Amino acid sequence: MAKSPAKTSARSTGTGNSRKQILDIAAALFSQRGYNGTPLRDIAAAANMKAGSLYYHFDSKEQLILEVLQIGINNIRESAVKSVAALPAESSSREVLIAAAKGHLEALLEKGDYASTSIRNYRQVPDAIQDVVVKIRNSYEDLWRQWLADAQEKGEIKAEVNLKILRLAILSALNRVLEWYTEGEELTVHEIAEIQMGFFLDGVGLEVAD
Amino acid sequence: MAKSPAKTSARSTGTGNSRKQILDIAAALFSQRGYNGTPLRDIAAAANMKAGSLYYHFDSKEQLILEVLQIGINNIRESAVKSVAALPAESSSREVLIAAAKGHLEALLEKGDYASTSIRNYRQVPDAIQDVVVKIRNSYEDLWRQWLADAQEKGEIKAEVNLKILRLAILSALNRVLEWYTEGEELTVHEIAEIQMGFFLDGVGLEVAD
DNA sequence: GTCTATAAGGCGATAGAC
DNA sequence: GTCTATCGCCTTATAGAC
Repeated sequence: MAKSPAKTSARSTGTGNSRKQILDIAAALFSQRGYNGTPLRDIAAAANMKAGSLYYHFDSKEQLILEVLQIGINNIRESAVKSVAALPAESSSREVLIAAAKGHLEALLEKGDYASTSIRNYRQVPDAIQDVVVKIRNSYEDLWRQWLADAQEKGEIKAEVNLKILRLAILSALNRVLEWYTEGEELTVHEIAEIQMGFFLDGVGLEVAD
Repeated sequence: MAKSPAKTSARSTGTGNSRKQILDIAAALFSQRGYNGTPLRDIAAAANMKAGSLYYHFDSKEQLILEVLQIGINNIRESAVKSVAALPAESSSREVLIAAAKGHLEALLEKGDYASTSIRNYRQVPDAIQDVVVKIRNSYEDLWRQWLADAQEKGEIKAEVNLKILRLAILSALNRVLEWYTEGEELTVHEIAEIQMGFFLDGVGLEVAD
């Protein structure tokens, strides 16, 4: 009855290989079929295991989805931050917002399963898990709040614009790309980010913006 | 062993009251807890029934969710069409698009449970049901394709704008309102629709659009 | 039209062998 | 670390009484 190595996360004593492998598989299945639609038996089977063996690595199904969701949101945040940090120091707010959108989309479409699980499964998990996840998501949205507030202070966004609604609209449009982007898409992820941020910053109409 | 009255839909022979009541309750619970997260027992209990009694009215859980999803999308489409039809004949494309957004949001936030179920539960239901629903949703999106194409032809949307991405961005931003709009919201549904369509048509930046 | 009772299977989780 | 075996519960769905 050997107890598990390091269930909370972080460094595992042994190879720690199968734990990561299980998380990868769980992320893929949760993303495709949802939390309630994915039995532990399926995750175990995809990892060439029996269902009971998963409990050596994870305390419960809830702990498993929680870790996947946490990793997913962190991936998105880190990708967006990295993309913005790569800009030259004197970049405009416009460039910051486009870089953030590119980083966000890259995490969603290229790194994939963890990020998409965190977007698609938020509402399906038990309330206790939603409570934990919403805090992480809020800390990511704080970055967008700051980027948008900076843009408005610098005069790159009109003073009368409701930044809350703008932030929610931008993030929903970016997240929705997950549902229509396919492998054969002619546009690159960067192009899609530029197009979408162009909608919001410049508008699609012909009249002058002001 | 009296067979059920009219399971497919349409006119029921008796009062037909409980059938509609069950659909209302199912829509509310599916919207809040999801398809896989809502057992038939819960729906029956909310209707002051036992689970087995539901089968007098519906053949299966799948038929129940299918009807809810169909009604939900139809509600959204009818609300958007009605809103556009109420405009004067010589209305601009800008006015058409804003009216459509208002109708869309009204169905989502005011008529409520059917529409929100159709937005939130699409990915959770069995593939066979998704296949039916996607056709109805496509027929609704065809309306937006036409409204946007008309706007571009009339010169109210810049010629180089990618209408597919624009349509998906607009609809995702509208649908996302469902997740943050609360009863105590200071803005009306119409104001939110105007603000969001203003983002897309005029942009939030200061520079001229062209 | 709704009930009781139950079938038949799936689920998350645990115990102990190896 | 993974297995087998199983517990206890929940699920959709059916059959027949009322």
